[in-house]
Amino acid sequence: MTGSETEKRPAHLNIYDALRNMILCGDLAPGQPVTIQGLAEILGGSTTPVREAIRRLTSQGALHFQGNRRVSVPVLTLPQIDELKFARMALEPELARMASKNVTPSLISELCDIDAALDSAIERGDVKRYLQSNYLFHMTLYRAAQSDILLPAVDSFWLRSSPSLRVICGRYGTQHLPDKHQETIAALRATDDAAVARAIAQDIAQGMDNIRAVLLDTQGKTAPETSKVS
Amino acid sequence: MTGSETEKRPAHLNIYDALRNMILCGDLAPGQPVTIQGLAEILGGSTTPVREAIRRLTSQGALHFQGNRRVSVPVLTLPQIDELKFARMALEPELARMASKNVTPSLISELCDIDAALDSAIERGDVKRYLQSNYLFHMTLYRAAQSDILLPAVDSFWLRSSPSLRVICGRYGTQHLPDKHQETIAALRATDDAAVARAIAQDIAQGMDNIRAVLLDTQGKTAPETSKVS
DNA sequence: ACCTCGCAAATTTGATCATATTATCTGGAA
DNA sequence: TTCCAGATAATATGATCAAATTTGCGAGGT
Repeated sequence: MTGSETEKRPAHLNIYDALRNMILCGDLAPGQPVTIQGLAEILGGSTTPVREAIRRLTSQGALHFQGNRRVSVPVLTLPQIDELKFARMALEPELARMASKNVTPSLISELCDIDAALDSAIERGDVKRYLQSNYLFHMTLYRAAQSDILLPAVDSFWLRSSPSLRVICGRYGTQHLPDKHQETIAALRATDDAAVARAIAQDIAQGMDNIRAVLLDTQGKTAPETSKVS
Repeated sequence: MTGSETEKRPAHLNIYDALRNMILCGDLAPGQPVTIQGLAEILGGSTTPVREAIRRLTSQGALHFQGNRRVSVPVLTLPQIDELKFARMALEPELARMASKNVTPSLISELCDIDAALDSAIERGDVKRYLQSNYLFHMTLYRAAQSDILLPAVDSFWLRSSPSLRVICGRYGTQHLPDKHQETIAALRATDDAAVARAIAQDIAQGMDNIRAVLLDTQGKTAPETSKVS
């Protein structure tokens, strides 16, 4: 039931998912230009579906439409980081609280598995897998809230933060990446809504403060490498 | 310089703006199907730019992609209204607070003009102009916050609420539509951040509670009329 | 005799592609 | 430095294919 029928869906959806994953995994560096024809070459297919995928991501803030007709991966500024922290702190704990109302044993065990994979990725220094697992942990929890409004908004915030997160992990390694996942799971087991929300809030604060500190540190250094996508 | 050069921009941007305005003005009823070819006919041009505009709006929640490949204007449920209220209450007052830091006399006079137009629209029972002015009032204020993160998120919430708002105004008229715009302007004049945020919060609460009450009232009645777009 | 249900043809609509057009960027020469 | 030409990539269109809905017809039941 959870399989990935990749062949019976419109191409623009598959391309959207692929591009999305690339962004979430940090495969695209901040500032890197994204070309329609380049992606069409890589992912196979014509320009029209790629166009649609890029428009969607652009509307979500995952890509930036420069005044001319170029598209690139956005580079976060310090005020934007602060806004992201505020917005995430405002919405995600509530989403977690709503989710904890619908918690099931299978959800908890799923979260445990994801967190185990996350810790393993940290041990191995596998940044990509770490980012994937971290995203998956939060989204698996939030999905249980069955929210059609808050979840897309929060998703947009994650898409915006991911490229910068990747840069930071790549620069400083995965050693100093504490999280509040165990606290979250414990609170879920105790069916303590408020505690779940608190744990998530702390997790967010920790992560965003981390980004902020590193951005402050690296500000004014050399421009980020704009490795070609092709 | 501030004119509307409608001819020197890509077509998909113009179509996006047009569709967006139709949604914000309530020209599209909740549940109404939106066809690519139909829009291409109406707005002139080919299907590809329309496609892109629809993808963008879909990602913002302004349109709903049904499992098949049809797109329609979303119908809000009660839990979704509650989520929208929560999300707006969480973000918009902060946006207003940030904006009030950058307030200028010309901004205040602009807001006064908009509010005058709004009151005039209420008097005349001009629902469309009322919706436009109300949106413009909030967005003109929020834009002063110079926020790239919060503003798009909030914009998405407005796009989601507008179709339902229109239905309610159309059903119950524009008489009983109180707002806190005067209080907001007064607080801006006094450069009282907290008061601005409070006024906006009250404005939102009032509006969303209104929608909620009407939705509760009309629930279970006949399905909303799906008037043709052409 | 009339109504309802279901299946199949027909029409509408969406998806993808190849291509022509246009705008932007790049390099070099005046 | 400024300007012009070539290159590169985005935009937009129409055609073609595929999928879904709607329409219409006939059989079976009331």
